[in-house]
Amino acid sequence: MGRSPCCDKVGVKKGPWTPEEDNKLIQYIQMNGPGNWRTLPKNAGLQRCGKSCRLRWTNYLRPDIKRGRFSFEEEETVIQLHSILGNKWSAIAARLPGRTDNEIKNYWNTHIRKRLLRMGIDPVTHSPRLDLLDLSSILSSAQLNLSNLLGLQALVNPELLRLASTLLAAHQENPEMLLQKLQENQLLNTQIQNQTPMINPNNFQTALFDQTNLIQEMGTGQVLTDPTGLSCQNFQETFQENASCSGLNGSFVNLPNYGCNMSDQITTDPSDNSAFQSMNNSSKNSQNFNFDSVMSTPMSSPTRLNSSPTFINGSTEDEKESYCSDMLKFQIPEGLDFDNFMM
DNA sequence: AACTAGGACAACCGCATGGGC
DNA sequence: GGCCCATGCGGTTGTCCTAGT
Repeated sequence: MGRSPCCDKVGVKKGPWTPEEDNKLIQYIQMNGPGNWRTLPKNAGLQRCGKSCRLRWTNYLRPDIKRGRFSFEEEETVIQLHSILGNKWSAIAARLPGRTDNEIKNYWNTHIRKRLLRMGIDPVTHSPRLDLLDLSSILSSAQLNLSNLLGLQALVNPELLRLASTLLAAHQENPEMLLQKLQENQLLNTQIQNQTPMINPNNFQTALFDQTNLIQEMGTGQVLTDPTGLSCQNFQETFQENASCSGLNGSFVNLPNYGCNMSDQITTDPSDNSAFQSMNNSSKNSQNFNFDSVMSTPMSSPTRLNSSPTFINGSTEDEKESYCSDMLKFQIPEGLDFDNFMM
């Protein structure tokens, strides 16, 4: 016996809801509650199927829904949760008060996903992806010089930028070898996938909270309570659930890093250029063109610029882009010898 | 001003799941 | 245990809007 349709297709209206229909639905639910969704349309005098009514109510008309643009904090939370939960939009929505799974899903597909791709990050695995960058066009550009490369850093993952600088240095020394190395790109991607940071789940809640909390502090200047809404108990459940879904036995889980460690991004002392030294040393080491060493060295430590932008709900896309770009900017000490850096 | 392409988002569709009988 | 039903969920589609030409 086949599955019965959720509603009688004949005489059922589809498409966008009119204000009159919205009012009918709101008034009915306010007076009677949703009750049985299947019988609701008839009782409320709507030419809609119950499923459509439920969707309209839960995704749009519900009074506790927060409309408008996602705040920076919400966006970061979505990214973090997505890295843990994957496309479980309802689970993500449960930790973002006022946001629906549909809204989060749409926002992910239209905004966050594209931004991650621009930054050279695989939106599915949350890992750096070389093949998402058009390195060939970068390297063949007319102005193949350091200033151009630095101009790119706002768009790409720092780790990939470092690799690109390595490629550039090699290109200047031996163009043929570069081509050969580029052909190893595919192999390299596999290595990247396998070398994303691993943390023990016992510390994962702390790590997650620390990262998000740091963002909160940077954005608002105040320390907040757990912004993810994940209680320890909830987190344990979430982790167990995710581990079982993904076939993990609960020993380790990948934590997205986006090429930098949040705790390394904040430098209150402008004279502290240790992070840059790390990058500098790494670049020096990469002179040997050892791809393994390039990819296995700890993520370079981009230093947060001193400005502390304040984000509020409804911050513009440009502001978010700008902030994300700032997060990836290296603090370049005065008096830096670029020639020495590139060697 | 007209047309087109792409973005954003609301809504739909089909499958999965859980509970009641 | 099996069937049916209501609901939840995630992927996809449709429509509107806007920027660009």
